[in-house]
Amino acid sequence: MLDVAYEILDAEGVDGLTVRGLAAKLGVAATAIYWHVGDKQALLDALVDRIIADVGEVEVHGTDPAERLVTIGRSLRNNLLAQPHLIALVHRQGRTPVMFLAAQRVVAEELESAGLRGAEAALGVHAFLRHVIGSVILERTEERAPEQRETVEELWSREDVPIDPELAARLAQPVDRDELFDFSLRTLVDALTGTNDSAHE
Amino acid sequence: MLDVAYEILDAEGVDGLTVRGLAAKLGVAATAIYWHVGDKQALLDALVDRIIADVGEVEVHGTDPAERLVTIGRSLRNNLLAQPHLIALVHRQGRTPVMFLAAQRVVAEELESAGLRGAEAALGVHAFLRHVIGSVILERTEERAPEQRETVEELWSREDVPIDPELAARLAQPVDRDELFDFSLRTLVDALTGTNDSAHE
DNA sequence: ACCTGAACACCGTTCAAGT
DNA sequence: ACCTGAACACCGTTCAAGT
Repeated sequence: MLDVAYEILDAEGVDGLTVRGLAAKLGVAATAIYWHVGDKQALLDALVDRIIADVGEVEVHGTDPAERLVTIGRSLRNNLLAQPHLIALVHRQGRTPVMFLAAQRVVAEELESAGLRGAEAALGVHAFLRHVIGSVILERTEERAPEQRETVEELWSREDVPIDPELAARLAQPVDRDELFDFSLRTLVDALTGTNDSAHE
Repeated sequence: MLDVAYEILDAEGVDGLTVRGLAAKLGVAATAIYWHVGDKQALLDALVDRIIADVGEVEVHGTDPAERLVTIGRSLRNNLLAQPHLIALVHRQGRTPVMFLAAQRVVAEELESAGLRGAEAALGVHAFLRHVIGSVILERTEERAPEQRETVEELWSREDVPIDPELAARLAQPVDRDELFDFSLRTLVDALTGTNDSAHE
């Protein structure tokens, strides 16, 4: 039954998953759901638990800690982007922070082998995860948003823009999301681990 | 009429704002709404436009670009945190990215006076805003989430934790959100602007 | 031009009643 | 123990009809 709910959610999104629809697909009266799982709230909670277990696994590659952290970030991002409807539900349920937990440990290990300790390391762990997950959630909303291109272009093509024309031109265009994610992840990781090569062009 | 909708939203949250409820508060039939604004979708869009205008204003203080960027980030965060229901709606409507626009210009100026140009500056602008807004959105969900303290503590108090006990202890506790925001913002800004003093303890 | 009432197709949920 | 049907209180939305 949770399987069927999972299917509907993945295919039709959060709003497409209704108690009545689920019951229909199960060939059962709507009220039968209540006997098994309780509330719709309870249903969603059970689903979220399952999703978080699926999405928590991360891959780690590379030799030095900075490189390994970058691959962790990319892996997390890929997991999250792969199932947009699922993470939308997790976020709607206010359980996004729990998605951190699975990855916290592995991030902590890497920051430690980069030499961080105690309070600084703890802040680093949270900063890393918050940046990754926050970025991905924003990416997701960007994808499903009505592209407001006109507004942006208008903003940057006015005469009185006080900045470098090349910068203005670039800001008037859509950003390459992969490139941006890599850039900001790298910047943050380098800063956290103290790696100070600027050789990532 | 938008004023009343705004009030309801701010007081009761996204789910509390219904066409029928709004009509009742206006002393009018529910169907009258449709003549004036159209869909509920249209109603929400109009509300979002208004919210974005309110929240877009940022304050800038400080002398060097890094310091000024930090104050911009804090100011944005305060705006967003001040009206949780409103930003929840903006995010639900998929318009979160539009909240960037107002601040983009001022961030661009600061990065430019920090010496960044062209592609690097553009990436910097996006990285900065994505970090700030993503972080705040996650903070918000954390606040309204069911505190899963047990799970976290259990995770870090197990025997086989391979990391520094002090770090483990800190991760087992809730993080100070103000401190975390400042830390990560500062880290990112310093990295972006090339400021390399580690004198922010 | 502006508003109403009735009506429709949906929700989630409860509860007595059936097997 | 498991499921059904009827019923309730809600939604958003349409449309003919009123002034």
